[in-house]
Amino acid sequence: MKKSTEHATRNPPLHWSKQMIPTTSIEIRQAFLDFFAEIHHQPVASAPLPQFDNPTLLFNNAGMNQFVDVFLGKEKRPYTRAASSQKCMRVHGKHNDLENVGPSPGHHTFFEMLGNFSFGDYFKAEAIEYAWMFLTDVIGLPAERLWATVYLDDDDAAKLWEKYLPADRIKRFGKSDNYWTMGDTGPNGPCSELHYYQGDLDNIDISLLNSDDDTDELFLEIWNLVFMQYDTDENGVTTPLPYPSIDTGMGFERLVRILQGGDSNYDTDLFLPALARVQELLGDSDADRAKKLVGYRVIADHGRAATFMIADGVRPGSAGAGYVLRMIIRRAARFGRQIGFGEPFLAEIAAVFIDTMREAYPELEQRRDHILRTITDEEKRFARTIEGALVRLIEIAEQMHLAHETEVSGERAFNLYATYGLPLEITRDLVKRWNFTVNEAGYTEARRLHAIASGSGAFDQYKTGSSVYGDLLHALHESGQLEGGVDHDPYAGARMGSEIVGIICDGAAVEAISAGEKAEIITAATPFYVESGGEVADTGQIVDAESGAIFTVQRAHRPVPGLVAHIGTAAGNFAVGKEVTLVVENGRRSDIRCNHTATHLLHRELRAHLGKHVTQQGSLVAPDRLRFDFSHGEAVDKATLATIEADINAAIMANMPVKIKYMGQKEAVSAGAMALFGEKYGDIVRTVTVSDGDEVYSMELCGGLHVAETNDIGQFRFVSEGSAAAGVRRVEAVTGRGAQELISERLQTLDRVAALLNAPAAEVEARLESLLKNHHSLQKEMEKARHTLARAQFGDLLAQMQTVAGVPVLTAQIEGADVDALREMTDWFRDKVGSGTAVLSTIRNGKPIIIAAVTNDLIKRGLKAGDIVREVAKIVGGGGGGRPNLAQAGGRDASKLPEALAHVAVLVEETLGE
RNA sequence: GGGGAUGUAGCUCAGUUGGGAGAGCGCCGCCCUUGCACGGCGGAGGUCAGGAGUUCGAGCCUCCUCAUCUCCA
Repeated sequence: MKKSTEHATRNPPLHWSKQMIPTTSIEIRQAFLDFFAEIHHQPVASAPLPQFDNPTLLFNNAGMNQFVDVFLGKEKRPYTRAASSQKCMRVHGKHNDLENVGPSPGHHTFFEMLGNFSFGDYFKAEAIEYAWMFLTDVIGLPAERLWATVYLDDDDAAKLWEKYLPADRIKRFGKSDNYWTMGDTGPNGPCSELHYYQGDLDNIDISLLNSDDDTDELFLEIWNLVFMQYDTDENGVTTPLPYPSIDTGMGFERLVRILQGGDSNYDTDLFLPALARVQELLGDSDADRAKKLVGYRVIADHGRAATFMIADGVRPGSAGAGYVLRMIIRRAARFGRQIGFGEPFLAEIAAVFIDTMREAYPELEQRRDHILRTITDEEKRFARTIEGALVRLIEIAEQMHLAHETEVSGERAFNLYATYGLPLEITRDLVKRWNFTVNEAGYTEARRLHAIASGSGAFDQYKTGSSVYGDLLHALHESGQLEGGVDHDPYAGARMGSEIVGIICDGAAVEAISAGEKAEIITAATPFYVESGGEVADTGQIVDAESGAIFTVQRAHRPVPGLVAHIGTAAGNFAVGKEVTLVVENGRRSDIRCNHTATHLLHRELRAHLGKHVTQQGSLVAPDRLRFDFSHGEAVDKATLATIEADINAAIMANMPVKIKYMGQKEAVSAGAMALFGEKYGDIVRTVTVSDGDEVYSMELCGGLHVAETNDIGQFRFVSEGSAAAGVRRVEAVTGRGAQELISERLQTLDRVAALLNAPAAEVEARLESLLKNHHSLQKEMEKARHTLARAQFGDLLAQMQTVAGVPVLTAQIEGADVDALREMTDWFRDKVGSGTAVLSTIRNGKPIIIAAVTNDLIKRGLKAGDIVREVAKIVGGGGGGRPNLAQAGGRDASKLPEALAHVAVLVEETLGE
C-alpha cells in the first residue's frame, strides 16, 4: 500500500460540524483541557522538563510524573481530578528514541502528552467514558475506526468498552502491551489502549494491531488509560495503592496528525512552519526538500526540543540533562551541515517554535533571547570542536599516507569522536577526499567497550543507595510513628524537643549507641536546616537532659524524601524512644542568614548591572562565605564589580525589611518572583521579599533562612570573581562578621606593609612602585657587573689552561658563579680557542655543579662532553649528561671537586692519546 | 560517576633518551617614511595549571589535585 496515494482513504473527511471541531494544534490542546475542566478536572500546568529529585530520570517523560507522590498517597492536593498537557523528553534510559528521530514519522525527542488523572476519585468506568466522549464527540473521530485493547484478565474493562464498541473491536493483550509500570519500582496496574485505524475499512488485517510489522502505521495507538492499583517497592514487594487511580496519556503530536490528516507527525501545523523556514533558509526546491527529508525532520524535532529544554533552564554541559541538550543541538547541527547549512542556523528554527507555541508555553517568549543565544553559542562551540579535531584527522591522514594505509581503524575513528568530539558521520565524510574508508565495525566495537568502561564506575556508587533509610522510613510509616515523614521546621526557632525514632550506625539501623560512636539520629521532629537551595545544613547538638548525654550534630541531611537524619558523634548513650532536645548552633546560623539574604541582593544587583540574561546557576551559602554562579558570557571587570558591591552595601544600609510569605505559585510568579530552575515547587510556594515600602527590591522563591532586615547583614565584600564553566561566572563574597574580619585583616596587612616601607598608608602604592623600579634597575646593574666580573675571571682562567694529548684543556672551579655564568664561559672558551675542552665548576647551595664543553672537531675524535661529565660526576657522588658539545652534571660532595677536575686530564688522555 | 585529550608570554602555539624556556602575532621605545596593518633595530612580559615524588638536575618521568575540551553512564 502506497502512502501518498492512500491519503484520502486513510484519513477520510470528518462528518462532524466543522465549526465545532478543533483543527489547529492550539485549538486541539485547548479543547482537551476545556473538556476535562468542564467535568471538574483541575487544569494543571506542565511541570518543567528537567527532573531534579529523581536520579534515574533526567526529564519528565509522562504526564503523571509530577503526580507520583499524589498517587502514592504521600502528597495531598486540593483536587482529586486533574488534566494537563505535559512537556516530555524521551532520549535517555528505558525510552530512548533518539536514533529513530528523523527516519520515523512519529518519534520525537520532545513531545507533549495530554492526560487526565484521578486520585482516588473515579476509576475505570469514567476513564473509559471520558476518553470515548473526547475522541468521538469533542474532536470527532469516526467511531468505526476506533479499537480498544485491554489486559488479559481485565474483564471489567472489556465489559465497559462494550457500551461503545462491538466486542470484536476489543482485544486482549499481555503484560508487555497492556500492563503499565513506571520502572522496576513505583505505581503500576493494567491498562487499556485506544487505537485508531486509518486503513481501508473493508479490508482490515487485525494482526497488525499492536504489531511491529505495522510499518505503514495502519493502526495508531493514540491513548493509554492506566488503571493504577499497585505499588512495587525496592524489594519487589507489590502492595495495593491507598486508593485506585487513573493516569492517562495521549501523544499530542500523533493526535494532531490524525486530525490534520498528515502522513507523519511532521505534516502538522506543529512542524510545518519550521520545515518551511528550513527550506526558505536553504533556498531548496520542493524536490530538494523531499530528498533531504530526514535532515529536515531532525532539525525540526531537535530545534524544538532544544528550545523547550533551554526555556526550562537546561544549559548545554557535559553531564546529565545538559549533556542531552548538547547532544541534541550537535546532532541537529550535524544534519544541518549535511543538507547544506554552513553558519549556525538552529536559532532561526527555534524562533519559529517560540512564535508558534508561545501561547501555550509563555516561558518560551519570556526567555526568547536566552534560548536563541544559547543555541547559537553551542553551535559555534561545536564548529570549533570540529575544527580542532580536523587538525588531528589530518595528522592521522598523513601518517596513514606514509604507511600506505587506506582504512581508518575503528579505534582511531572512535578516538576522534570520544576525545575530540568528531562524529563518525563527519569523519567518514572528510576522509573521502583522500579516498580513505572507515572501519565501522571496529568503531562500533570500540564504542561498546567505552560504554562498558564508563558505566562500571557508576555502579558501586549506586548500590550504596538509600535502602537503609528507605526501609527505616517505611517501618516508621507502618508502625504509625511517622505519618507524613519527619516534622521538619527550621523556621520556628533553634530549639525543639522531640523523640528519637531511629538511629543508623555503620550503615544499619540500631536501637542504641554509646559514647564515642559516629551515627545518624532520626527524631520525630527537627529544627535543623537541611542543605537545600545551596544553603548548607545546620550544626548543633542533640541533648538528653535526663542523662546529660550530648550528640554533636555535624550536618543534617535528607537521604530520602520525608526523612531527616542528623549526622554526628555521641558523647554519652542514646537510644531509640528517648525524649531529647535538639539545639541548633545559633551564631553559625545567623552568619548563614546574612549570607543567604546577601545572595538575593547580589542576584538582584547582578541582573541590574549586567542584564536580564543573568540567572543563578548554582549557589553556596555557608557561614563563612557565599558563592554564586550565574550565566554570563564574559568576566565582570573590576570597576563593575566595585559598583555592584557599592549598590549592595547601599541596599544593606537602606535597612529594608525581609518578608517571608506563602502564596500560590502563579500568584508569586506574576508578582515577579525569581524562580530558580532546579527547584521543585509545589502549588503553594515560599517567597522571600526585600522591599522598601511600595517598591519591591528583590523577590525570590526560596526555602532558606534569612535576616529580618537588610542592615543585619552589616556589609558585603567580594573576595573573588572567576569562571565556573563555559558561559558561567562565579563570584565569592563575605558578609557581616566575615566581611569585618576580612577588612580588618586587610587593613592590618596594609599597616604592616606601610611600616616596612616606612611610609604612610596612603603613600604605600607610590613608594612601592618606585622601589620596584629601583629594584629592577639594580638587578640590571648586577647582571652587568656579574658579566664583567665573569669576563675578567675568564681572562685569568685562560692562563691556567693545560695542554693534554695536544689539545687545550681548561678546568677550573669558579667561586660565586651560577650555572648560566659557567655556560656563558664555555661559549667564550669555544670562541677563543677554536679547538679544545673546558670543564668548569662551581658550588651552589653546598652542592657541586659541573659544566663541560667540547669543540666539534674533538667530538669527531670521540671526546664527548656528556661522557666527561658522567665520569667526573661519579667522583663527587652524582651523575650527569647532556649533548656531545655541552653537558652538565651535579653531585653531592663538594670537597671532592678538585679531585674530579683533575680527572678530566686523565679522560682526555685516554680518549685522544696515542 | 567513569574513559580520553589539553593546560608553556596578553593571544596562537613550538619545545625531539630529562641537561641553555622559544617562535609568530600583539605591546613599548628608537630608526626609516608625507603617511602606513611596510621595513629595520632594541625592549618589556613566564609560579612551564597547582602540589608531592624520583634525580646531581624535571616543561619533559611517576603520583595527587584543579581547570578546560570531549565521549559515555
